[in-house]
Amino acid sequence: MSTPVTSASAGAGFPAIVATVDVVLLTLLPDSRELAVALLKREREPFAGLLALPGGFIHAQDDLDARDAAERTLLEKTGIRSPYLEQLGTWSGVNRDPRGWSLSVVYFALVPHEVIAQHAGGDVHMVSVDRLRGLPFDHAAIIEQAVARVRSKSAYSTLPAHFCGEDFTLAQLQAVYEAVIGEPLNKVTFRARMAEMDALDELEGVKRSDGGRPAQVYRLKKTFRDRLSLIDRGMGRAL
Amino acid sequence: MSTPVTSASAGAGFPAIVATVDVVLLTLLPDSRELAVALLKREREPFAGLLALPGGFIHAQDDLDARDAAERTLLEKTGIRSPYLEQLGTWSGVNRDPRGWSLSVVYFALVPHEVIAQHAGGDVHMVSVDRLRGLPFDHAAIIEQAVARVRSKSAYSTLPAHFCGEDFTLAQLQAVYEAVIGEPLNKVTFRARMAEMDALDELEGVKRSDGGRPAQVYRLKKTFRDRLSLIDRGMGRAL
DNA sequence: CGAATAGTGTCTGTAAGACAGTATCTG
DNA sequence: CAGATACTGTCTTACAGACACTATTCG
Repeated sequence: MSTPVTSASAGAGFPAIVATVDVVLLTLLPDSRELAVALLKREREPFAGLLALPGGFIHAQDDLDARDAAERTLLEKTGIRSPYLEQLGTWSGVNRDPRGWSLSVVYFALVPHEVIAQHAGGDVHMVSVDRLRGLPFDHAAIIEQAVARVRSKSAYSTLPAHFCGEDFTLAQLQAVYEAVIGEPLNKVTFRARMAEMDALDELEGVKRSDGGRPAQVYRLKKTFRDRLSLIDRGMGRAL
Repeated sequence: MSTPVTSASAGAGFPAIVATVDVVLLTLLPDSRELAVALLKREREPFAGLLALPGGFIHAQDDLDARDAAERTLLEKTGIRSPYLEQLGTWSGVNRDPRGWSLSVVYFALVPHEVIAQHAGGDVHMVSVDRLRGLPFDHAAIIEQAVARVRSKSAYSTLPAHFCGEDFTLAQLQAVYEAVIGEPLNKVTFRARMAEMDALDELEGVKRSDGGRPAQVYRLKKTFRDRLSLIDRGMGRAL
C-alpha cells in the first residue's frame, strides 16, 4: 500500500506523491493509412516485457514543468522531438499501478511517419490503434482517449497536417484528413476550409506531380507548427 | 528551491512531488447574468489574504484519485457538491509557486446560483470572471482557460443546463445559453438543437407561467447529470 | 377582451455537396 | 495526342435564421 511521504524540501507535513509523464506518440502508417501509436517494451517490473507507452518520472530538479518532462522523456525513450505536443489529461489513483497510488500527466504528439523511420530507435514499436491488446496499467484507456481527441479535433483544425511531411499538396493533405476522420471529404469544401483556416503557406513555383498535372505544394505556416488553427463556426451556427 | 523527495513507500530512488487539486467553481449571477467564479481568502502564506481558487493537497492515503481529492476539497472548502465535475488540465512547474516546484490538477464545476446561496459558507466569494484582479499563483490563467472551455463547449452541448435549477422552461434555458455564450440565439434553432441532443425530460402536465401562457417544464435527464450530451455535427458537415 | 408569453409554420438567403467541365502536366 | 491528375464553375438541395402567426393563460 502507498503511504504518504513527507517532502524534505517544501517543509514538513506536505504529502508527496510519485508523479510521471506518459506520451502518446501517434502517426499514420504509410501503407494502410491507419493511426498507430508508439510503444516500448518494458524493461522492469511491473509488467516487464509488455509493450507500453513511453513514460518516466518527473524530476523537479531538472524539468521546468511537466511538459518539459514529457519532451525529455519522449526524446530519451524514442529519439523523437515533436513540435506539436498537447496535454491530454492526468490519470491518477490507487488502482492504476500495482505498486500503489500514482499520478501521470499524459501528453500526445503527432509526427509524420518519416520522422519515426529516421529518428526512432529500433525498440520503438508502431502498433495500429485498432490492434492493441494486453496493454499494462490504464494505457489502453489513455490511448483510446488520445485517439478520440485527435479524431474529433481533426474535423475543425489543422491537427492532421502534423502527420504530413514538411511539404505536401492539397490532395495529399486531404487524404490524410480522410484517413484520420475515417470518411471521404468533399474536395471543394475541403479546400474552402483550408483557405478559411489560413494556416498554409503556398510554396511559390513549387509543384509536385503524381502522374498528371503537377499540384501546388504547401507547407504549414510557422505559427501553426506547435499550435492549431481552428475553424471558426461562430456560435450562431453551432446553436 | 525544491529538491527531490524520496518516497518512503514506493521504494527508494523514486522522485516525489507535492501535488494539489484546485477547483474552478462557476455559476451565473442571477441579476447580471454574468459568469462568476468561487474564490476563498487565503489564510496562510504565501499570498495570505488574497482571494484564490479553493484547493488542497492530494492525500494518497485518503483520496482514491485526483478527482476524489477535488470533490473532497470542494466540499470541505465551500460546502458544495457538484454533480458535474470535469478535469480542466494540469498546471505544473517551478515558477508557479514561490515555494518551488508544484503540480496542480485542476477541475471545474458548474452549479446553479441557488446551490451556492444555500450551501456555500460565508467565506465563499463569487466574483465575476470579467472583474478578476490580483489573483495569486497562475490562478488567473487557470480561470481564463476554464471560462474559455465552458464558453466553447456550451455551443454544442448540454453544459449550460448545469447552471439552471433542477426544473426549467426552454425560455429560461435559452436565456442561460445566451448569457454563457454571450450572444442571442434563434428560438427555433435552439429548440431544434435541444430536441436533437435528446437530453431533457418533459415533466408531463407541469407548466410554469411568467405572466403569459404557461410553458412546459423540463429537467435534465439523469444520464446527463454528470456528463454531457453533445451535438453530432457528423464529420461531413465539419470539414 | 387585452396583454403577455409559449410554441410553430412559412419564407428566404446562404452554404454545402455532387457533378462535370476546364487546365496543365507526362509519356 | 492520350491519359492522368489539378483545379474551378455551376446547379441542386438542405438547413439556419428572420418573421409572423396561432395558442394559451392571467388580470
